[in-house]
Amino acid sequence: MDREQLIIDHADDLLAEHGYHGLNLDQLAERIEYSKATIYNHFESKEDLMAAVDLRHLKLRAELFSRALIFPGNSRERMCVVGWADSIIAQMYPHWSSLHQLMETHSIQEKVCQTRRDSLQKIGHRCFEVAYEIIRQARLSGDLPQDGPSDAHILCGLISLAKGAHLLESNQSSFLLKAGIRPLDMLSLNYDIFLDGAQWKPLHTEFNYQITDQRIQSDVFAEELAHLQQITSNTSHLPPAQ
Amino acid sequence: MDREQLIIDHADDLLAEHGYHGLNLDQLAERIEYSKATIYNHFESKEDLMAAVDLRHLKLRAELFSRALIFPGNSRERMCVVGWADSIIAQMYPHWSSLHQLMETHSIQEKVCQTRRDSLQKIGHRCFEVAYEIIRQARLSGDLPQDGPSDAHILCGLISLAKGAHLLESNQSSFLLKAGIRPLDMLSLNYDIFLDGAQWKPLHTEFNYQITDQRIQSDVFAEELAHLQQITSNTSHLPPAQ
DNA sequence: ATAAAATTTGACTGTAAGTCAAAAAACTGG
DNA sequence: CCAGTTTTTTGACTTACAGTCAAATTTTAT
Repeated sequence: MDREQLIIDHADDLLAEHGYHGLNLDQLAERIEYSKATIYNHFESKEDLMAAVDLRHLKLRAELFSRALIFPGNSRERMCVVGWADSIIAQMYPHWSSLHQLMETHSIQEKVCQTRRDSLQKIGHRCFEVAYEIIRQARLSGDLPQDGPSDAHILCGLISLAKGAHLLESNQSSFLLKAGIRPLDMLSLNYDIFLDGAQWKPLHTEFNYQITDQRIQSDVFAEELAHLQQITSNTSHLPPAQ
Repeated sequence: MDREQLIIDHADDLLAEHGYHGLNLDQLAERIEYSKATIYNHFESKEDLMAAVDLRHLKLRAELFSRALIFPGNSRERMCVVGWADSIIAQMYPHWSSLHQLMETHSIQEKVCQTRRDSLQKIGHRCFEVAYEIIRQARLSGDLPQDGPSDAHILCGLISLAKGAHLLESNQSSFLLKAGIRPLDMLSLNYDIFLDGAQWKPLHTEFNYQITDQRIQSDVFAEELAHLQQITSNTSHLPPAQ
């Protein structure tokens, strides 16, 4: 299934370049130097192909998320790892967030073949499950108060904060631009505000999470961050505009 | 411009019934009993028409939001009004959130005519501006601590929570369904958790916001809630399934 | 070498957005 | 009421792109 990878690779490029409407299967066929019909031998529909692109990124995301479970530290530190994983994926594939958002749409999903839809769902659940498990651990260990908001509330709040920030970032609302607001840059502190509000101990006022951040960077995602560094330094070495 | 309203009305119906892909201009032409070319006399493109539908809802939203500014009470109570406004719009037009989300996409916006794009932006800004103004007032009145998160952070956090919840709700993720999580039902408490975390006084543990909620229902949105009541009671009087 | 299986493809169809010149309808001053 | 002018409407197009399929080509098995 070499061909499948080739198609996915180039579809990913086209999506990154021109978004959803930019993925033209005639153009893609030309680029991979096979006919359009070949693409349809591997994927049931355009949406199915997009799902395959999405799935590849989602698998990596799940892998990075799962590292949170074995991070040595308290429960809130483990949740920080999840936040970092999300942030790293967003930086590595800036266009992916809007693709993934589209793929979660009902009208798109219905055109994805069953097996791939099952895979997407399974991997998607794995990401949620990591966060949910950490919340449960926090409750058991007493880091979360028994009388506070429920596990579901905290999960839902964190996911909302993350999804909302990604949405705002990809939409580039002119209001936020004018106000100098960069949603993804603010996400980390917004997590802290929310988790403090939920009384998830230790609060960010009574624990030095900067050390946690350093540990995460050096122990958990060193490889990914180095790779990221390389990409961004490359692009910043481009001849300056004008 | 009677014609324009007729087209928008029916386009709205079609969008509500079958979503984005369900808005077929041939079908719409048939329904309004004019030809497709007539539609194109009023709107530059399909996306432009969708923008007109979006704009109408957005105007109402801005109107409801603006009532927060004159609500008698403390700054955090005024922010509660904004939350209620958002929630009421979501209940009145359950399909609108996904339409609006789509309309904020770059690839859609570029097909909307300039004047309508300007209107959309202006009205959109008005909604943000209400929330921002209330945050500024809170800071000035001392309800928000000087050394806490910035105005921009709080604004961004609240918008993220709201947008994220709407997104989760419209996507109906199977994981959340299984876990019994209804994002929009949880939104109100998630605001409280976040605002408590930001130390926006009075905290929801030291003030009875249930009374605020009652005042908002009876004094600010009585009409809209009655209308909503009517709609939902009508649909619940439908013959029970099975 | 050859038969069978898998893969590829050119040439097709179908659908829906978008265009335009001409017809129809709505105003206008006399 | 009418000739002339402007506005609105429309049927009959074009274009773009997703999707199909039978025939040709390549690969694999024996």
